[in-house]
Amino acid sequence: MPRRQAEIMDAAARVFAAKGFHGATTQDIADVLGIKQASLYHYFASKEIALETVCIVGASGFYERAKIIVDGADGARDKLAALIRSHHEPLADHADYIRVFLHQRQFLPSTSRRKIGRWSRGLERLFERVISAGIKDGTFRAGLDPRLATLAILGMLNGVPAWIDKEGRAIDVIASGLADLALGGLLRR
Amino acid sequence: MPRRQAEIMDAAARVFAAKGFHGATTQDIADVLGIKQASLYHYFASKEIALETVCIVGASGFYERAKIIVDGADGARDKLAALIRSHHEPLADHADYIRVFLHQRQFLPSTSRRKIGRWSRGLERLFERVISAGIKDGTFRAGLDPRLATLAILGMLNGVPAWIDKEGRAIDVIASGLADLALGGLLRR
DNA sequence: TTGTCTGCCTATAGTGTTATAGGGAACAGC
DNA sequence: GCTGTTCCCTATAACACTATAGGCAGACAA
Repeated sequence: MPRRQAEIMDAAARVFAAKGFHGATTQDIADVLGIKQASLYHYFASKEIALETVCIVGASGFYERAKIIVDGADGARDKLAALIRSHHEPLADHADYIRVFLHQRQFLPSTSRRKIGRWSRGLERLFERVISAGIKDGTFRAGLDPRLATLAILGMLNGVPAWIDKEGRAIDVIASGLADLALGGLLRR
Repeated sequence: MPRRQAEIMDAAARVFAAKGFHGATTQDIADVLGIKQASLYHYFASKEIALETVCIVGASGFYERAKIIVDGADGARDKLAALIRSHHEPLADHADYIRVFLHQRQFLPSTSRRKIGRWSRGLERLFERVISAGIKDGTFRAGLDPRLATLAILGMLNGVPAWIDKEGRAIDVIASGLADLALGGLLRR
């Protein structure tokens, strides 16, 4: 992606994250960049396509990183901890893209929405697989519902972008803390 | 609230939840009810005020129920489990109101947004207080970050409305499962 | 010098959306 | 039979937003 176009997309991501896709106007995006509204259309064909571009950037990488972890040689405990940690990595440099992906992708046209939805479900399956394996080999508690545990953990993780900027904690402190909580829970052992 | 107005608000909540505040039009709401767009303005003065009404309904009750639990005589473990369970109660009868509260309240005018924001922060403090007390009395692990644990648990809980309709699990099964996960984690003891 | 590309501009058509104004019909209570 | 209330209607003003058309200036290459 050409440098200038990346700047345009940064502005779009920022505005979409702050105001939502429908609440954001192309004028808002242009204002961030200091250019005229119509000038944006040299960089994207429509507002909807801008959203698609932002969402794809926001979603990309999660599945690939997770796949490498799951295919590795670690045990279920280390794999799950690594999955949770790696889920935080993209927050460092493009948090807005991820926020847009999480909450605005529902407004994509159905074709691209479905494509991106497949990545999400793929990621869920990776978590679920690790948890199921951990139950089977005795690392995790018997009687757990792997699907429910997956949704619980991903819910916890996907909530992070909403508060990370307000709480004064470094990303890797949060990542480690959440991995520890998911594995060990609150109760004293 | 008069019966008919409650029906209007149900429709508004449904449409706001499905399309977002800015993505929803007053025409969409009227279509759900089978009346004309302009007729809605007998029931609310503006779309923004309709959002405020829906958000207040969606937010109400959480803090009050939590306060009763926290003020009770149980130990930290039972209090936290009860907090998590009680967080699911309103999902049974007005899930759409809660979805709107969770994701659309950011579009409220600042006065009402701040009022509703105070309820949220109040709820967070109740969770945090229980967790801190539990650490102090040895129920929960030493070294936990109570604030981080609160945000993790609330993130997990606030993710539920997004998937509850798609996964075929009863609400109280979910509520118990999540309380168990938060307390015990995944690892075998 | 001519052509091409990038980056931006002005102007505006076309459309969708909110909200207001001013009714009308049915029904209840007196 | 009069009055008020509830529920809904038509019509439209006023405005905001997306996207297109067509152009201009500077950089750079042939």
